[in-house]
Amino acid sequence: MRAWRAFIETVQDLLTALEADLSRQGLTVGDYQVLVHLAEQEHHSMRMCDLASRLQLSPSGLTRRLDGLVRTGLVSRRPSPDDGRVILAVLTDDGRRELERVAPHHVASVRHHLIDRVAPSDLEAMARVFEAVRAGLDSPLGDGEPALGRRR
Amino acid sequence: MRAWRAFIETVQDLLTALEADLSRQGLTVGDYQVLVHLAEQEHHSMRMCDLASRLQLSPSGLTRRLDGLVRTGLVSRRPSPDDGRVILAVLTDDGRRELERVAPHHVASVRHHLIDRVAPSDLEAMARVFEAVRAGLDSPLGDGEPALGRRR
DNA sequence: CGTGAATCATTGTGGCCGCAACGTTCGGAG
DNA sequence: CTCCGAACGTTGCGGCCACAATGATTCACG
Repeated sequence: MRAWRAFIETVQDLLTALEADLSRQGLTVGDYQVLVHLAEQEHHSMRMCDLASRLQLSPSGLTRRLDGLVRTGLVSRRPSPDDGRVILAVLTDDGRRELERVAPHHVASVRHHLIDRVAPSDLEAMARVFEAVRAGLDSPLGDGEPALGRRR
Repeated sequence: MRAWRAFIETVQDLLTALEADLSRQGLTVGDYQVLVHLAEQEHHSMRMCDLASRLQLSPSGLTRRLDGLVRTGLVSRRPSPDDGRVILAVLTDDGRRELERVAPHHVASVRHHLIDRVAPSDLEAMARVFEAVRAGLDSPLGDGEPALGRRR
């Protein structure tokens, strides 16, 4: 119970703080994540649909996020030679440089707000917690309404 | 590092899952939180500004969120007798009943997705982590480069 | 008292995102 | 080869929210 309260009351503030630190560098967290995922790819490019599912974003959401990045020249669109339906999002040289410039600030921000504040053993526990949660996230709580109870 | 990856990749899915479970009961998480905070108050009412800061919501955001709850009759607005500037958000009887109906489902959802999946000792660690993070969230990482965010 | 600063709620505006609909392209069955 | 269904990206629409401006009310201080 204590864990839940602390979690739910803090998560939003934490993410907001990270967003604020990153926007001071001129990027939103969403844009940053696009750059990170593209940079991790072999040819610095990804199919839109793959990128959308990685970012847990709807197709339309990704289209508009890319609109912004294309406008600022950090990413470009390129039709796939293999499949006429597919558009590849490609990290430009400017985009790679921008990511290399901003990344250190972001990791410093994460360290500052989260990692430096907790004991290594607690971080270990945190990793276990969220790995376990992620592993179980596909079971949607049978809405068949057995409901209540579970007071144990 | 493992902790950070697991956290950032899972948090969004976890919140989405909770949202989905609750919306199956006909409420958004936002609306639910309003009901919870009002029910915890002495006279089932709160000043708008206090409620907004508790919910970490802008004044305008709260105004519109209450619009919806007032429309469905779960909350009502009442001018404060003590201070003509203030509007009190008051939980109606319907709102109290609705909260009592939905709350068990929500706590079951939290248990299902989070609490039941982790060891008690890890939950303890998680409480420590987020309490520490919250305590330190006011120091905004004062590295060089003042302001100058990106324009819109 | 009376006046200006502060507090409070609301509204207009714009950003970000999901859903549904659409046009295009690919792949497989007949 | 043809045709139908599936996959893909985009666009119209609406919801939710933050920021700035507005109008009303209260408070502090001369």
